Amino acid sequence: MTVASVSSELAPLTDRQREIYEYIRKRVTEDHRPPTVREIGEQFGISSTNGVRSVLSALIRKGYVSRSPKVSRGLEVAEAAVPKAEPLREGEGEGVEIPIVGRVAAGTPILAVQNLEGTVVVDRNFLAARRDVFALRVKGDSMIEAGILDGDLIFARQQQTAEPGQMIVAQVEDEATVKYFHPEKNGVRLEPANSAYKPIWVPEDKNFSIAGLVIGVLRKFN
Amino acid sequence: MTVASVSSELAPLTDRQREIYEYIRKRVTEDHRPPTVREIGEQFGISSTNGVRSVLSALIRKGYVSRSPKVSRGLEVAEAAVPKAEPLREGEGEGVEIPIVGRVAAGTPILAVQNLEGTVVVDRNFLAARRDVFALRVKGDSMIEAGILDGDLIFARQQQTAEPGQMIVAQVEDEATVKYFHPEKNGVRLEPANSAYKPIWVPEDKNFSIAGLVIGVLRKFN
DNA sequence: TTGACAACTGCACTTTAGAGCAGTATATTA
DNA sequence: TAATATACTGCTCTAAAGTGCAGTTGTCAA
Repeated sequence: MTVASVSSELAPLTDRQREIYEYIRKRVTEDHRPPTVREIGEQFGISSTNGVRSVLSALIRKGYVSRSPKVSRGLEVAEAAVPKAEPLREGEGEGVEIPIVGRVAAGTPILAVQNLEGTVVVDRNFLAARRDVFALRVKGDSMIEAGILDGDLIFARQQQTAEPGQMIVAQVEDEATVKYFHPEKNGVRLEPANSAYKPIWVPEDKNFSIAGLVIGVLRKFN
Repeated sequence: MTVASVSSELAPLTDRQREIYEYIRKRVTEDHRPPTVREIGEQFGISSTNGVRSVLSALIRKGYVSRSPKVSRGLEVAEAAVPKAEPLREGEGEGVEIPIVGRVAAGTPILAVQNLEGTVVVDRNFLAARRDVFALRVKGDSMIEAGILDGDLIFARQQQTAEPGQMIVAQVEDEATVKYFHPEKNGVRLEPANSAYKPIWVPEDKNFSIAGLVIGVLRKFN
């Protein structure tokens, strides 16, 4: 029995097994598609599929990968082996996954599944509301004086009403825009935060609704 | 002209295209292996591979997926919007925990444990750099024209050098500030993004160092 | 020196899966 | 009304990829 060995239920790998295992992992995580036996062989200069298969059966026996028989690209990286896979301590902190809303069409509920473009994780403490929050990417510079730039991701909490002066995501006809909300007698005034732009006047008879209240901004520099 | 509207370059999908697209996404994210044409057909009761193929070619044409010809399971969901994310639920998204740096004293490594004020979780895909990233709360309005406001949280990647013009976290004596970096003959010019402020001149003999390169901003509205 | 194991070569065979061609029904648009 | 797009059936063909069997080489340990 080995003393002071690394804590892990999985049997140790040979060098060859290790590099092939790492390659499979890489392909799965980067390409979202496991390699075929022949692709592995090609990668490592193994001309016979059985050369690869002997290594694979060792990896299966040791529990690092599993395989669906007769299925193309049937390799799977075993869950037990996954933890140590992603090298960096990507702490699974207390994050909340927030959907990024894409195209918004008139009448479509903004959170309808078909509108989702992806999700972004943010700190659950950062956004007090944990539910009914969505994100969307800003286009244009109409809110530049409020520190919201082209390409920023804004967070909004879904709600149908807002106080005068609040920054909202508004749906006008089939378009969503971010503006300050100013209700008036016969319609709504949507005020930009850019002195180069004029307010947008939305008369009562137009298709207008509030999608949510802006509660945060996230920006990435390139 | 659309101002501050939602970005969306992708053409809308039909119901059939949408559900098949969602299925492909699901298979890729959950099984780490894209479905075959026949598997899709089986799932949706389409007996002919060409029934599936007609939908797939529409998805490809509209840019939702791409395909490697003659490759088994050659489908790819466009844009790596598909990490290997688990279902949409709170608490454990694919987040990276980033330390929030508090007071910074001269000479103290900025990431020393005693400087930590807390952590914030952000999406791993949002900040490409997964390592050596820290967060800092901005005080003052000297970067307002770059869309960075008082109270914002900025993200920075630790590094000791920077290119002229880049936005950095600089340590001057015992203070950390966010500014544009401009190296000059006998020192460094730190340029604010606010015409009401003058650049800061740091002569060579002063205690100056670069703490990191600013890579993102996060703001919460109250 | 034998035997187990790892890591192969080489070839044949079978199944899986992509691609091609012809044709149909329906709805929308010009 | 014709043209076009969508969403298929049904079949064939071919290429990709998994499986099976036989044998080789080198290392290490009993």
